[in-house]
Amino acid sequence: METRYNHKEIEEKWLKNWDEQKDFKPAGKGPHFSIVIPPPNVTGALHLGHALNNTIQDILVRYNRKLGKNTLWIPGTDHAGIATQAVVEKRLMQEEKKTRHDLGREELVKRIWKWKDEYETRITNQLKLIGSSCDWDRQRFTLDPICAKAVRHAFFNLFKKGLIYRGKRLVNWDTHLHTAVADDEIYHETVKGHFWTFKYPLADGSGYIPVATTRPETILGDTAVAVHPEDERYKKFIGKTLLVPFVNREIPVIADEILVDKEFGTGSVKVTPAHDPNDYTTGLRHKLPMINILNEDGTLNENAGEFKGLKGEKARAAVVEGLEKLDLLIKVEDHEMQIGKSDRSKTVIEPYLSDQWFVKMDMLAERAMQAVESGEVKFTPARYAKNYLNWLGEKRDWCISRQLWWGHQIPIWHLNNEELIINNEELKGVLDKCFANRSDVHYYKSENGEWLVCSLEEDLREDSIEGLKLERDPDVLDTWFSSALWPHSTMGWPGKTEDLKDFYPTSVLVTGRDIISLWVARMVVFSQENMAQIPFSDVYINPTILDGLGRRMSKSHGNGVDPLDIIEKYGADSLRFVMCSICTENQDARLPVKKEKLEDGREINISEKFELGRNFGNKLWNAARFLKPHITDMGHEKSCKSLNLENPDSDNLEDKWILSRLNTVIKETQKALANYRFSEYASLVYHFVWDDLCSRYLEIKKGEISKDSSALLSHSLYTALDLLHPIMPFITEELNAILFPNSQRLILREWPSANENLINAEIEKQFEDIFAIVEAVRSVRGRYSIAPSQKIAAIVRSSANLESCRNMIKDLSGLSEFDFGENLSNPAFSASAVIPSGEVFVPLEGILDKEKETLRLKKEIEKAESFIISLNKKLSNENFVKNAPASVIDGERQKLATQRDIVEKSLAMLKELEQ
RNA sequence: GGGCAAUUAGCUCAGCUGGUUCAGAGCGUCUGCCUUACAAGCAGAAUGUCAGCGGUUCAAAUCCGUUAUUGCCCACCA
Repeated sequence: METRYNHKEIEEKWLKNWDEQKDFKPAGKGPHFSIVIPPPNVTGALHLGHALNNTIQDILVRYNRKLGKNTLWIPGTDHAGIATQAVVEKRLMQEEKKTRHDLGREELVKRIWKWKDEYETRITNQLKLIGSSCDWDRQRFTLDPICAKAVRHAFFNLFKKGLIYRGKRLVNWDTHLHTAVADDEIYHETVKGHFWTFKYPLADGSGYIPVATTRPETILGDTAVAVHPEDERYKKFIGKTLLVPFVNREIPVIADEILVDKEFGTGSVKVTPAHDPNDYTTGLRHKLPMINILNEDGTLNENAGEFKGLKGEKARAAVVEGLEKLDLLIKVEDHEMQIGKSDRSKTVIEPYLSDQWFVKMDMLAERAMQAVESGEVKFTPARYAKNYLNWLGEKRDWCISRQLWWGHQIPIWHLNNEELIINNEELKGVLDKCFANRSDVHYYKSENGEWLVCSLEEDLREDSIEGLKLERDPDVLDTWFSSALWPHSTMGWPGKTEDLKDFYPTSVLVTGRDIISLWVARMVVFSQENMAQIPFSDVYINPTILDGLGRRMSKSHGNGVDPLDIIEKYGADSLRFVMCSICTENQDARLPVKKEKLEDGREINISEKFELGRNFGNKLWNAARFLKPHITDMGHEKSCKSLNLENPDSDNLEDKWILSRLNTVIKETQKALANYRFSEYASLVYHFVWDDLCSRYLEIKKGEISKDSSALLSHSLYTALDLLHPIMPFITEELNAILFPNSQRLILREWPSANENLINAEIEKQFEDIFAIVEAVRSVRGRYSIAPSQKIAAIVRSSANLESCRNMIKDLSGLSEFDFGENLSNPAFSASAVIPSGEVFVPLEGILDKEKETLRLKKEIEKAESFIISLNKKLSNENFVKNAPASVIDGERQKLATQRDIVEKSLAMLKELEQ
């Protein structure tokens, strides 16, 4: 074995081995444990945030596989509708100076599939190299035929139930991508704008109402001006008629106390129902006409009269200029305001009236809320349940249509009846006749009188109805629609598949907090609707990874770090170990990153943080390297028998101690994992291996390794490899193969169980007390800079019989002589220390620095005395003695006695020194 | 505006059921070591008004209130 652990070949070797042996396939005899991956978007490659998310999932999967459960992890990717189309369109523009319209729908979609193939391959490769033990044969894509079938079924069922409807609504319109986008696909930017106040002339020419606006161009779409009913200034105008400048439309002055705040601006509001959310609801309240003044690309349309064709800032400037010319402008003020921009195209979002598809959420949301309120679905950390409930509580209908080309096309066909071939009223009869025997077709008349036909079949043909043309709705579904079905669509729903029977519902969902509402909530909704059960019982929300500046690591920020960079430099196990350590209850984890140039000229991202994992792996590697010649691989069973673990006959304190430590760690590890306390899990194993096993037990035994101690050492390491395998699968599997070649591979080997009989707090304390002697001597050594190679003598005054620990103390402290006894007198010129079991003296004639020792002792005394004061204060407090539990009081008394002992003995030492 | 967090060593962060096993870890710093597994290591050491203020309690880093600063989510003002 080499002195350093070299990850590259070993990772490759085990990836191949596990794959060949089909270890990632479910094969356990126990109950099922299943996870579906949060499918990464195919917009780009994975970053460290994904590495964290998938490391946690893999830890859970590997742990449960070792517990013997029938374990399945389904991988896959998401088509990420608008995001992917935007990325591909952007590249198309950069590289070929073409828009999607130059290509056409079919060709663009073809290009996006190519992009998808490329990135899906990259993502899959990244996941594999991290060590993700997914069943790769079950890999899904949200747009593949299996998922598409689920989408059509889900849509059809909801349509049939009347839970999906079509209507003209005000939506967020992306004028660049020509599509509706969801509220959560918008970000807000604060910009410096203006606040224009102008005169709204009365139709009879008798005056005007002053009105203020930040968007003067929308005047062209005004259909009313609203004032507060109680506003003395404007009361008299209510019911009068105004004239819209430029277009000379007559509009009413209305009273509306919801829209108007008397105190704000001029106290009067122009109402543009087709281009502002508040005005829209006002328009509905007052049954105002809604005039759309925009084209899909954001330019003003024919309703804008002379301004037709202008867009954005230009349109605004032209309208302002026009107002000025008409002498209607009163004043212009600077005004800071928030504008919505599209996440994907970075262009200004326009509120826009258009026909869209919606899911009615009230009943569905209510049911999904109950699942969490009742505890059926449990969040960890628990606080995130609030996030989920708050959002669902709004019960807003979900706009599921997008005017894109990349996605699941809505399974709806419109009847083209423009030429009124048939009287609209007679259409129902025609449809009934045509689809009478079709349970896979459903239709209804929408609120605007149009007949909509929904089909489960993929290819409802254009000529299905004689004499009438069917046209498929060009819209696609919001990407979250297919994501919402992910847990059951991946398993083959609506089929009644074996997978659904064996693995549904899934065990836990591991995801980030940013998509609790977008995704987690909707999965619960759709699982309840389609499967009549919850999709998972546990939701673990992993922390968000931030860069060194505290910004969220993400593809769109461009600050994402490729996990393969980290793997290249530190190894996959190091990456995983640090990811696991990072997962505390906190919501963020900061990860300072820097660039490094490799020998081959490539520049990669690294972070010192990962040295923790690399160093730990190396430590483990070297411990194994040292033990290798001493280990006789008799197999775990025999090894345990030879140790007689049920009733160890060894009298050695350190042997009992390491067994107690080992079993404590097994127990606590199990507990940490059951509670999703990943950081604690990593820390437990780390400190057991490094501190207990290497720094102490191994150091004690290394002088002479007997048959017994080698069995115990190998047993400890053997078990530690099991405990560590879910976090660091590669190095542990390799070491297991090197040290225990006759043993089963770790990936499938049974998880160790704790033997409570071997856990002994008393032994652990005894060991610590004795180890304090070693530490006291080492401390003296450090204080006087005595090299480890220079042997010294030490004397311990203690009533304890230290005979059995003589060698251990001598070896670990580098002693040439060691005496102990109850009545030993302390040697002259010695450095000394008080320990729980007595006093330690190190004779240092010639080099003892009295001042140094005095100072140290005084400091020690000072510390103990201040402690004594606080203990006395506490113990003399009547209320404390009366109220505190007896065990706490006893503990405090014990502490007081110990501290007094320290002071007493230290004072004696001080006196001795001064002589 | 509503909600959720964070503030602990120079840095990154633990600290769950309140009690000196609780004031910690890793990195960094200082001292001494190539001690026959590991210098990616070993041994020793230094470093803190637990953000401020108030409260509850016999007892507060921990519970409550409040202020400040920071971050995130949701909703948004013509």
